[in-house]
Amino acid sequence: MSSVDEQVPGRRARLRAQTTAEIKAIALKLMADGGADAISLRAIAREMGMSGSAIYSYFETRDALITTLINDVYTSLMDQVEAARDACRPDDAANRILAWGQAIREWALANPQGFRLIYGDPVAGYQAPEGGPAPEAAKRACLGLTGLVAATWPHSQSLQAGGDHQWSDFAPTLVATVRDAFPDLPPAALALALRVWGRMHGLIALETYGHLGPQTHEPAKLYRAEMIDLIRSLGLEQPK
Amino acid sequence: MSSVDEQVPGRRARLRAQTTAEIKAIALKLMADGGADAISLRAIAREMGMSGSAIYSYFETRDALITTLINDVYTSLMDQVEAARDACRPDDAANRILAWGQAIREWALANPQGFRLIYGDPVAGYQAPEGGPAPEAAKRACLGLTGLVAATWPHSQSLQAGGDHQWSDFAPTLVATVRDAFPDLPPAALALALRVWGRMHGLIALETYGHLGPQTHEPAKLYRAEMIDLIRSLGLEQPK
DNA sequence: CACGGAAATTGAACGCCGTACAAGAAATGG
DNA sequence: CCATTTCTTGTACGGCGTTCAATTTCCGTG
Repeated sequence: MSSVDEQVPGRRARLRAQTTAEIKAIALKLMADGGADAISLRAIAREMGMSGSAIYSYFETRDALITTLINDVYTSLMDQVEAARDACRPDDAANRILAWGQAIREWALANPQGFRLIYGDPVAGYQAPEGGPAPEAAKRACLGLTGLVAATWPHSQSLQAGGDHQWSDFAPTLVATVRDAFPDLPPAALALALRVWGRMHGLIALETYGHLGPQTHEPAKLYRAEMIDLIRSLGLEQPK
Repeated sequence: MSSVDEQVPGRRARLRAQTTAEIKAIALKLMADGGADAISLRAIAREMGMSGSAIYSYFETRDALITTLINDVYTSLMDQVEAARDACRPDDAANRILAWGQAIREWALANPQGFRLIYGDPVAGYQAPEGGPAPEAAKRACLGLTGLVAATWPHSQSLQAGGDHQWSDFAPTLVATVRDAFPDLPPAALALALRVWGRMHGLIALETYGHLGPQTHEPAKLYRAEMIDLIRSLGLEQPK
């Protein structure tokens, strides 16, 4: 109650960080049941027992909160996906790809609203801030996939019907990162990585948004078949 | 100004249909710039010069209007896609698939908000009515793709790493429609059709929602490469 | 310990929204 | 011409994001 305590990092700042965390936690809870549109500053404040306008000390606007959430959620997704990949031996390219793909789907099924938050329409007229945090996580996803593809290169190149891709086709910062991590990889590999991304995204998005349910009862089987085919199209032996 | 006029179909009903059409037209305009969330019944009424509550004579609720719009837009998309497909000779399976895929992407780029309306989160807590009209259009999409795949069958079967799909894996009505149109097609072909759907959907969804833009400047090239590879994975000669 | 100022919080207000409902206007059919 | 159906309006409620002046709470310092 007195003395100096460990006020080193500032007691006020700590309380502030705690409140910020609570706001985000409640926002995520509201989103989990009710979707991103259910994230209302007033509802959060009500749940926390504070006044509606108090939130504005912590987030300048609702979109700022959404932006932060997107960053957090996207980061947690990537953490999980990378962990799944790293649970496979580094030289087991096929299973690393399969693990990556399955991890995304499992995460999406467990956090459908989170998936929609990241990859869908976050909310009414929401505009992602230029060069903001979300692109950073997306780049991480893209780079991770590039790594998976790089492990199959140039073996997979011959199997692909590639266009004539140039480095200038891609964002400079992404190119820099990729060339730094994989110096000898040609631009076609980056294009292939993006296509792999799209291939994983397609069925998951359809399923998450409820377009697959009315057609099939076995989306898992379908997705697995797609992943197996994807792996084979990269010239790898069948996993498992 | 007088006489009996052609009141055969009911003058009242005609006016009503006209007003309904105007509401939908304005709703689409609001959606085109501002997204689905910009569709507000009050704004529509304002634009039409009528009172806010008047709309409720034409649509019981906002979600009812959205549902109708989804149906209309989805139908127009399918019309366009099927037209693009039918512009190719029936025996030119490769170009029919390519045309189908390109038509979806071009439509999505021309009507991004329409794409989001169909395949994304339509709006705050919107719940698609069970067995409603949207599933019908989705079934049409799925059936169209099945036809494209059927044209490559059983040639494409041997190239696929298929799971062991049963008819019972799919929705009964879809199965009935498919077996009626293609009596000798096995369930694996239907699974392949859904996978093709997902493969087309993936890159388009990423691009439409702005996740591809930060990575590449050439999404068209990327998508085309994916379609070419998809066609080759079905065992067809390269188109064009 | 007291006090001045900064940080955090409040409450009221504005203009949106979807929706409901009773009252009024308009058009129809007998 | 009138009765009935159909359509439209005005008003109201609660919820939303956001702003702003007023207020409370807390901290470092004299």
